[in-house]
Amino acid sequence: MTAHGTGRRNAITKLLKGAVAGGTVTVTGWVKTSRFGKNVSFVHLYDGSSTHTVQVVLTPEQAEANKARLGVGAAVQVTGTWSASQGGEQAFEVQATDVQIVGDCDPESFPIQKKATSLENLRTIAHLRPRTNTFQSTFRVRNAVSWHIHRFFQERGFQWVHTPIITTNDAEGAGELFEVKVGDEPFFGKKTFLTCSGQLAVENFVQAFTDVYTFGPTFRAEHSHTARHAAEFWMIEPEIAFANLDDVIALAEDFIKDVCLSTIAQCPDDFEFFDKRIEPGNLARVKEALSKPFARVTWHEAVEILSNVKGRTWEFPVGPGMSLQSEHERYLAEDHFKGPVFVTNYPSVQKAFYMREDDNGETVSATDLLVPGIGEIIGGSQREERLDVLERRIKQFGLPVEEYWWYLDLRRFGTTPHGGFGLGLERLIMWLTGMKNIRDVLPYPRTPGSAEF
RNA sequence: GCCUGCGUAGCUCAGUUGGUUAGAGCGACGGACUGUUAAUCCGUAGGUCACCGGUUCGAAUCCAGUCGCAGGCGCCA
Repeated sequence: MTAHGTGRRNAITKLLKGAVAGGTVTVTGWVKTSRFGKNVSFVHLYDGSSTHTVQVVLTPEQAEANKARLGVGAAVQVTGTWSASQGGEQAFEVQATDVQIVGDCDPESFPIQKKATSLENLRTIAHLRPRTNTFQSTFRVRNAVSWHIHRFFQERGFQWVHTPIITTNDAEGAGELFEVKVGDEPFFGKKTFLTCSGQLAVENFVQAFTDVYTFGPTFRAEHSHTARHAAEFWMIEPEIAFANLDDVIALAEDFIKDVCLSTIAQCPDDFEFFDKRIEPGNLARVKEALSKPFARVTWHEAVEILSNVKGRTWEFPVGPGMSLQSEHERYLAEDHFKGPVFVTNYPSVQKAFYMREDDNGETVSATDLLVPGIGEIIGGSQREERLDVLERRIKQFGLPVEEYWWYLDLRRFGTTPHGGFGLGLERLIMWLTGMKNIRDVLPYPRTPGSAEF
């Protein structure tokens, strides 16, 4: 049988798809569980390619020689015959002819046990949690989502733009930033920060390539202590030219649906795991939401809906000029629309300076996509393309106009109506999988006071 | 930044109005048994009750402080 990839091994996922007994295979992986008996012994291996393990069958002699070193977590390489299994829970197994212990794992001190444990506990051993079912599935899905994000845009001719991680503008109004310094020296001649958004930078490219996107890490130095905030997270920011807010919303909906459905199709076993062990019913709710048009309301309509809610007291009062708080967003997505909803045309005072002012002068062509359980996963807008209006708004926001000279230049040289949105990768993964904490969908979560790994 | 809650074996948790030697299940280890499936059965080891003061004849338990963690809110993705 031909080995997968480099030829050094047979990946478990490929073996299970083969579905024909016979031939010699080599499986590499880590011990999930093992059982030793007088006549026959079993070792189950995982290699990260599948939710399934491969059962390795050992003779009494092989078991006796390796028993002490085949505890949970040990790294092993097994060569043997791919055979029909006599057991009920798997169709095939490996009858071992050669067993090599590649890396020992002391069962007394190895913190991953052959039993369930809490996600909180696993956060304290983030270097070892990829060895568990939950994190195997989570990070396979994260990989698949990332792949389909690129595929979606590449198929549509979008250019992936690598906007800088180190930026100079600290006045985008997107929260606190991490400053980048070397000693006391202004390394770049002026103050620099880790990016909190690639949007302003990518706008220069949209006015040259028409359809572009960014996909990379983003940093926020806010002291946010919640299950859906991290100091370092990944964001996707498409930007389209010759486009208005309706075009942006249409893109966002197509994008979410394509990426989610493709990921579910690519990782059926992982989603079966999430539906069984993490959040029963979530997969059905997600599929239901993806099968019909997302709801859409203006901010004014949303306020109207909230004002008419009977028999409920709000912590933050509902009324004219209100800003939508978490409790209001959750009510809209979870109780009223029972699915994803685009809220559009917010009061301009509540939103960023670059969002395009509506003709009424009161609202901007912005949108947030709210989903049940998470809240906002997308924030987007049509951008202000009119030079005079943009200059006025920058001043109204109390920002230094001269700092935006190159951003304003775009409005001088062949400006176009354009817009885009930012999607939080982790929040999308949380909504898809039912994982409740952003710390558990990031490989190495960074939150205020915490960056151990 | 604000509010609330929680720190007891490796893990998940009990622990009464403060009362001798702090418990269970699982895991680990040892044995038995078995084409087994987080097997099953029997047994063994394992705890400075987060830390530091105080109250008391006596503190896991009551009080104060410190540290850590979690959840909610604000900010946002």
